[in-house]
Amino acid sequence: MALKYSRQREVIKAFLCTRKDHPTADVVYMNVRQQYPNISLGTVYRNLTLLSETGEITRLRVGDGVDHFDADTSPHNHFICSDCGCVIDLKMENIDYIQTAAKKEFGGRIDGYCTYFYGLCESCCRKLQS
Amino acid sequence: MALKYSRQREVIKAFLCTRKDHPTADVVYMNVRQQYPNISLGTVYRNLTLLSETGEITRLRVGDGVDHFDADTSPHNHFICSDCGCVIDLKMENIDYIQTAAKKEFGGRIDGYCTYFYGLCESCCRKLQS
DNA sequence: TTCCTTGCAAATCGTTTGCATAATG
DNA sequence: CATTATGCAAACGATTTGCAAGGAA
Repeated sequence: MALKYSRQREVIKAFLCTRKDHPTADVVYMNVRQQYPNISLGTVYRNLTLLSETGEITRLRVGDGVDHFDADTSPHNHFICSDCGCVIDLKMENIDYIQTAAKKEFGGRIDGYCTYFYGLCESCCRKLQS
Repeated sequence: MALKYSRQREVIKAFLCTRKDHPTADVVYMNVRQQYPNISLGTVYRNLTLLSETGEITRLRVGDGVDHFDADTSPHNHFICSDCGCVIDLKMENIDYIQTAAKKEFGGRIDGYCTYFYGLCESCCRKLQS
């Protein structure tokens, strides 16, 4: 299963790199179709899966029933707005210590963790006040 | 929308209380059907949703694409085995401090968080060694 | 030429919903 | 009686897959 070049994959990756809002497969599809009118949704899914398997992008399952994709593969945490559903990168101190904490009384092997914070994003907060 | 008694709901809740492995809706359905042969999957879903809305149970979206349900509503963290997919309660110190950490540089409002640890559970670890 | 990738459509999976009927308060 | 809950089946949305044709190595 050696990877072969594909223009579609390149365009998908390139598009994802321009975004920091963790788009869904469908959003990727809608946008990529502007430059590549007859790309199919299946191809988008196949490539997003492929790219996340090779580690070039990250698949985020934030719990809203739709997968989100992130071209920023550096370790960081996410925030999901309970109101508008947006997914935001969280700038915060490193919390890897929680993994050490989890290991203490656990019999198996812990390889990683993922944390999602939720609440109201800045703009939904403002909307609520007015 | 006042809640009315329903035997089905009672049986579903009772079953969930006997389990500590966070079954999916389908597993609940399969089991409850033993005592209640003509209950429908739709009813199971409706009641699981209802129970989680009233806070009697918790719906867990662990990222495997299927919802899991937990009758233990006390705050605790979960571990998901990357191999067998089992969902286990994690006994560990309180890590609520990460929420404080997240708030520091965030402009919106953070109401909560959820953390999933992943790796290999104890029995999958053993399988790997042999 | 080999075999990976595509577009398309159909299939799958988990979950929700509409509807007529049954049960609860 | 008013209203909520049920069983059933159909509908749904997100994602995957089979297949024949196209493109890369």
